[in-house]
Order: sequence, then C-alpha cells, then structure tokens
Amino acid sequence: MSDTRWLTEREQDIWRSFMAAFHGLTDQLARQLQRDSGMPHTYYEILVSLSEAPDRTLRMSELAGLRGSSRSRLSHAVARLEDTGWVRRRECPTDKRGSFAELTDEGFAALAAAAPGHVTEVREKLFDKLTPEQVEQLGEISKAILSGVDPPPLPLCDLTGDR
Amino acid sequence: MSDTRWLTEREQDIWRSFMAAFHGLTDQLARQLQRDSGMPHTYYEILVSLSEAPDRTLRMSELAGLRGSSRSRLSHAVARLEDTGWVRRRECPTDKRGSFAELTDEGFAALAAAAPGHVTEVREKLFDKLTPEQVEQLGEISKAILSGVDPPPLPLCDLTGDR
DNA sequence: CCCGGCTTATTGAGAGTTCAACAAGTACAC
DNA sequence: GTGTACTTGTTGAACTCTCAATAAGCCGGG
Repeated sequence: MSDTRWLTEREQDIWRSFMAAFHGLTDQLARQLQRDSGMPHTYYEILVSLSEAPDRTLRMSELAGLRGSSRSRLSHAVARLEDTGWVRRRECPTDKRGSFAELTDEGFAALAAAAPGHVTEVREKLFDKLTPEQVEQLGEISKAILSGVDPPPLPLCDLTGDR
Repeated sequence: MSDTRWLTEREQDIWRSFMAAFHGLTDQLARQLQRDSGMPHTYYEILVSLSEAPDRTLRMSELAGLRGSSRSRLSHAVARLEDTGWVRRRECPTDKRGSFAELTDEGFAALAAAAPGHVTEVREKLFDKLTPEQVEQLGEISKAILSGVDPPPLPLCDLTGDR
C-alpha cells in the first residue's frame, strides 16, 4: 500500500507536457466558442448529441450517458438551454418519470452557426500541428486510455457497503 | 471565410475518442483527489508549483503563469487555500503592488499526503495503459500541440483596437 | 517633479459544476 | 395487490471559474 510507483523523470516530463497541452487546447476551444457563439463547450456538445439523434430528441439519461455527464449537471444545463430557447423538454409517454430533451430549430440554427468556427479551431490547433502518423497514434492512444476510464461519473450509486 | 475545412470521418472519430479519453481521465483524477484529499486538482497543482519553488514561495503572477491560470482565478484560489491554512500571503518588499504566495508546513504536509494516491491514479489510468512507444509518441504529440496553443489565458490585455 | 500609461493583484457578480437530498414512478417478489 | 427496492430526473447550497471593473503602485517622457 505504501510502495507508490512514482513517475520517472521522463514520465513526469511527458505527463506535464500532456496536461499543459491538453488544458491549453481545451481552454482555447472553450474560449473560442464562448466568445464567438456565446455558449460553453459543454452546451455545444449537448446540442451536437441532440442534433444527431432521431427526431433530434433524447432521454435525459441517454444524453447524460453520451456526454459523460452527471444527471444533475445535465438537468441544470438543459434548464438553461431551455431558457435560451435552444432545447425543449417533453414528457415521456411510456415512463412518466422520464423526460425527453428536443433540439429546437433555433437550437439547430445556433449549432450550425457555431460549427464552422469551432471546427476551424480544432483543425488549426490540433490536426494542423500533427503529422498524419501522429494523428493515427493519437487515435490509438485515446482508445487505450478510454479502456481504462471507469464508467463515467453517472449516478453510479455506491453499491458497496464501504465506509 | 466560408470554406470551412471540415473534419473527415476518420478525423472526427479520432477527435471524439480523444476528447472522451481525456475528459474521462481528467475527471477521474479530479474526482480521486477531491474524494481522497479534499482538494480540487487545480489546487493540488498550485501546491505542487509552490513546493518546487525556492523558499516554497512565488509571486502571484509567476504562479499564474506556471499554472496557465488567470490572475483572477489564482487570487480566488489562494484566498481559499489561505482559509484552509495551506498557503500564506506575504507582501513583496521591492514592489508594493506585488504579493507572494508561500506554501505553509501544513500545505506541504497535505500535498505529501495527497501525492501517492494521485500518482498511483496517473500511473494506472495512463501509463499502464500505454506501451513505452506510445508514451514517447504522446510526449511528441503534446509538444506539437503546445507549440500552437496561444499564450495562456493570462490577462493578455487586448492590444489590438479590434472590436 | 508629474502625469499618463502599464502592471499587479483583488473584488463582486454571474454562470457552470458537484454533491446530497428528494419527489415521483417503475419493477418485482411475495 | 402490496410493499420494498431501484430508477429517473430535479432541486438547493456550496464551490470554482470567468469576466469586467477597480485600487494601487511602478515607470518613463516631458
């Protein structure tokens, strides 16, 4: 328990570059979206997920699952998106607990308006900086990391009686 | 202006894996730190930077630069860290505007207590998932991305007269 | 010296996230 | 059926982050 496998000098170097690069990149993307389209990156991704769903509609918990977000976060986010008129809530006929979130036409338009600037930023700040081989490597690396990431911060009730 | 260079199918795939992997990873690290050590990841990194500085002390703006954080954010964070007793503010004798942040013994102890769990998480969730070649590739990729990331969200007053 | 222009750091309000608690509905054993 | 256990989604409070505004000190030209 006490024999921690510390990082080597080299590993720490890479780890720090990685964190700096990724935070720099995501910060920049988030900033661009907020500045040019007035929406947080998280909300942009919610709109994307809805836009790709049949009828542009998803159950709240499916949406949370897709976005790796907690139900609570999603609930707050959708409340705000509803205020701006980009999303509408509908009730589920078969399960009265359930809620659907549906992308409105205004929401779709906002997404369509935001996309070009966002994609341009992604291309310039990420893909343009890497060689084609590095892009493929990044894909492999990402898949490998994903395999180790525990199921998202979903409700994931604490089953164990621990503590 | 209107000819956006959209992502190819393959690129979008990689982009999404990348985002999912990275968000999953950072979420998990943040969660582990908050749960086991009661501190946000951002604060952990502030403590790390201070612990490595001469006299465990840094000017506020140097610290902000190191951490790629805005002055404002750092100011709020240090205020809170001061409340918990992990950091102490000192005034700068040569520049009366300036402030030093100094890691207290309690802060150092908290950091020392948090480090093993954090490192273990980094090793298990990142390094253990990758081959040695992939680790090196990740280092190169990170450096390449870093080269394109604009200077951090520092104050960076808008020099241009635009808008 | 002194004034305008930077730089340093803080502050407050607004927005997003987390966590725990909760209401409401479903499911399944009995 | 009825009750217990689980699910779905929401809410409020506490916390972090962002942005714009502000106070205060430095600095260089005239």
